[in-house]
Amino acid sequence: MQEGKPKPRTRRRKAARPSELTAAALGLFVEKGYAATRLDEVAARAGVSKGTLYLYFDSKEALFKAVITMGIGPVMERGEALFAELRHDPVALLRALLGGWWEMVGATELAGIPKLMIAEARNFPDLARFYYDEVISRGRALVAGALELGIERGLLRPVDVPSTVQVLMAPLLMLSVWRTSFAVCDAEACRPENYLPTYFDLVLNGLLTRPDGGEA
Amino acid sequence: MQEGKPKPRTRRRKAARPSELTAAALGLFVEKGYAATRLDEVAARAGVSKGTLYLYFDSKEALFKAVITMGIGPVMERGEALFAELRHDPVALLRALLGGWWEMVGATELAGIPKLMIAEARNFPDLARFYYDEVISRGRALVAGALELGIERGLLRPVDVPSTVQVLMAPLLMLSVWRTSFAVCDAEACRPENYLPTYFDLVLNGLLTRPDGGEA
Amino acid sequence: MQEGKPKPRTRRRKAARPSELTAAALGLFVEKGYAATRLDEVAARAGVSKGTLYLYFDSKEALFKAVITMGIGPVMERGEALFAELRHDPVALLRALLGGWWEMVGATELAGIPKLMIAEARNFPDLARFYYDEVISRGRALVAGALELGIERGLLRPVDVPSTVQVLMAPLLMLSVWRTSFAVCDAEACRPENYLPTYFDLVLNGLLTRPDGGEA
Amino acid sequence: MQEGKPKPRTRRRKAARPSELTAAALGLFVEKGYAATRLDEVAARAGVSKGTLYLYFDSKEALFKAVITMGIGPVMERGEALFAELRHDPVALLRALLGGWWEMVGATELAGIPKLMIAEARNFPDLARFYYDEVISRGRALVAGALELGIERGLLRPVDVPSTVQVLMAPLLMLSVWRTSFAVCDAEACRPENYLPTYFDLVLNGLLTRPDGGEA
DNA sequence: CATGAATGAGAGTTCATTCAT
DNA sequence: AATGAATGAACTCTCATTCAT
Repeated sequence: MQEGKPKPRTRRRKAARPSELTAAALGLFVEKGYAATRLDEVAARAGVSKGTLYLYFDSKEALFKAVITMGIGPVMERGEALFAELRHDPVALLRALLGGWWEMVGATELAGIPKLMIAEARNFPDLARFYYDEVISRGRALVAGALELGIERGLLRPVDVPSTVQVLMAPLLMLSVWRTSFAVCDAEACRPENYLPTYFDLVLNGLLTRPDGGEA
Repeated sequence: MQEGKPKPRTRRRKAARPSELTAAALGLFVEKGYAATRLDEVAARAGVSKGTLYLYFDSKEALFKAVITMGIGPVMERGEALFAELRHDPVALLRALLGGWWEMVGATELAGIPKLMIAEARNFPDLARFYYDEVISRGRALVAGALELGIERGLLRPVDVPSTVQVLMAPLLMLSVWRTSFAVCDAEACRPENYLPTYFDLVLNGLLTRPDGGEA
Repeated sequence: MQEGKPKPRTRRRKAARPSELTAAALGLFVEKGYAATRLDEVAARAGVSKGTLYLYFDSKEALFKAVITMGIGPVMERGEALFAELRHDPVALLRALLGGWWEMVGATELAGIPKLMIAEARNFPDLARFYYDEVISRGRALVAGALELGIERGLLRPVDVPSTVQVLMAPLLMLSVWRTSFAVCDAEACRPENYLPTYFDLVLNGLLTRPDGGEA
Repeated sequence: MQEGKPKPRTRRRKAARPSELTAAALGLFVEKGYAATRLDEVAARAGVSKGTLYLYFDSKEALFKAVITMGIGPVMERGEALFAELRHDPVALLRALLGGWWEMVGATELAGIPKLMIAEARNFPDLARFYYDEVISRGRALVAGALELGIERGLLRPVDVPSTVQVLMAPLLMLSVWRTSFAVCDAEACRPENYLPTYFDLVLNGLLTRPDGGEA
């Protein structure tokens, strides 16, 4: 009980540092924005000194890029796995993809990444390009695939797939963005318990009691 | 009145100055973010010197608040007028409110304001509160009113109104945010010609060929 | 008497600033070296704030380059004028060039520039190149011209001109360098009253009482 | 004594370490200057880690002082030996001292030490004092002794000895300094094959075809 | 002995803000 | 009303130095 390890807080393990640092940085970048975040704060939140940051990242910009490129791998892999598992049931696949995105991103710390990328895309064009190629496009391809399967089998109406993907993703993205910005003013709107069922009901069944002929 | 002032150039439009300055500032804040925008640039874009900014705004923060509180009055008024005009036809009203928002905000320079507020809400909590009260809540109330009228008259399904309002607004907000961030990477997704018809079709008619029983 | 000007120390004239700053910088760079000089000190010595430096020079490096490229124009011009005036008397020309160099450079603040360039040539290769082309080569050409005239007319021995130029300049350069480094330890050696007559006597008449056949 | 140590590699030359470190440091100090040299680089060039430096030297300043006080003993000793050997032939002694200085210092790595001391004398006054007393003064005394012997025996003209010593040393010092600074721009001037014969010829025989009466 | 992760004071640089003109 | 030179606090980044291993 009276401590088995004599040095519990000595030099930390080098391997864990980078992710401790990016976690601290993600939190602050999301709270205050990239430019308004001071590296002192990032270091303090991670429990290290300012100089230590530079042992792991060459610059503030490199830290930012590491934050972005960090947590997305597992998400995309999970999505691609889901696709393989559920391609026999396109409607369930669609629910699983969108719901899974919420669980892995929207409901977690990673929800800040879309907000960050939206805010900084024009300041970091090459990072934006990378994010577009590796995250946005791949994510859209999964949802588009589910829609196409559903349309093919007559389960879904023959909508325009690319724009439908965007319309489908928008409420989820918006909710995760909202949770990282207006949560204080607007806690109610950020509770997914109401929002997500409504979302699925709405996009699947529409608003009208008797469907019209499409178009606006 | 009784003189043909010999200096029409020197003290031209002094009344127009503040809005020239906020317009320049809005553009730059949206491009680069609040913290990364230098007042030099704002002044240069507005064609004045840096010191002149301080004749009209006490500080960078005051300028930012002016940018936000500037262009929203007309939009809310237009929405409230629409509501009065079209309350007899709730579905048309809904289309008019959402489509009108797109035309007055999403398709214009004002589209940057939602992006800005999302990015800066946590840095300026009192401004966020103001924006929430004066813009978000009032806007939602209009859409909620339209939904309620439609449900009342049996034109719309009896959905949960508050969360439906959010789901309905999200694609429009998202599109306007996207146009101010990923437009370079993703020009296709930012073209409203495809997106808006799909959007109305989807939320009004849903995705499924035969409606399910609701739920998520 | 009780002040004719009401604001003797208000905003200084912009035109004089750059040379005030380079003068302060030259002094400090010579004293402590480029890297060890802090811009705070330069600013303080010039009586301005640190930020003011950046109104006139883009960076510490730009300030350094300005220091070097500053005071050399007049020196080269004077040398070229001397050459034209005294080409009829090569020995007097040689004395005038070497003595003039001492008066315009060695004995003034500019004496620090050779020391600075020697210390920093390898850290600023492009500046070194510039200095070599514009100062060293042009200076050597003048002395070489005087030697050639003297040899042609039989007034000077037919020495190897390029290396002789170097040997001739070395004692002057060394003395000016010495005055900016070991002056405190070695004040005696820095007094030109003894050194310069000895220098001219030695290089003109040699050490030996009866000349040998040349070569070492 | 009584064991064939199984680790000849681990604790190899511990005695050689300090001079390996000062050699690496000398090279870098000469290249970049004291202040601009990082201890990381010194350690890397010596093939050890940064921390190891502190096992041998208390601080960067201590390392610098060791660099300076290192390689000068043998040079002074050789000079004093030469003096004793050649005092019977003052002209040969003079050539031997000056030529020997070139061979032991000017042509070797040690040539950087004069450049370093010139650059840093004012930053390290006590070290400058030490260097002045132990190197400069002792070196000058040797040359002055040779001159005095030569004058005494009527082989050399009765010049002012202290200033002549300086004028004599200056071209050698200058050449060694030049080789550590402008060598890249000015390789030609750094070739001693031309320079040294010219040097000896000039200082021994002078420039004039018919000697003048001295004076400047 | 040797290492290299960690530190933190200090440097160069930026920029919102002021104010004499 | 308008300017822009000047300021100085605050930021990012560096590097001599320490110390647990």
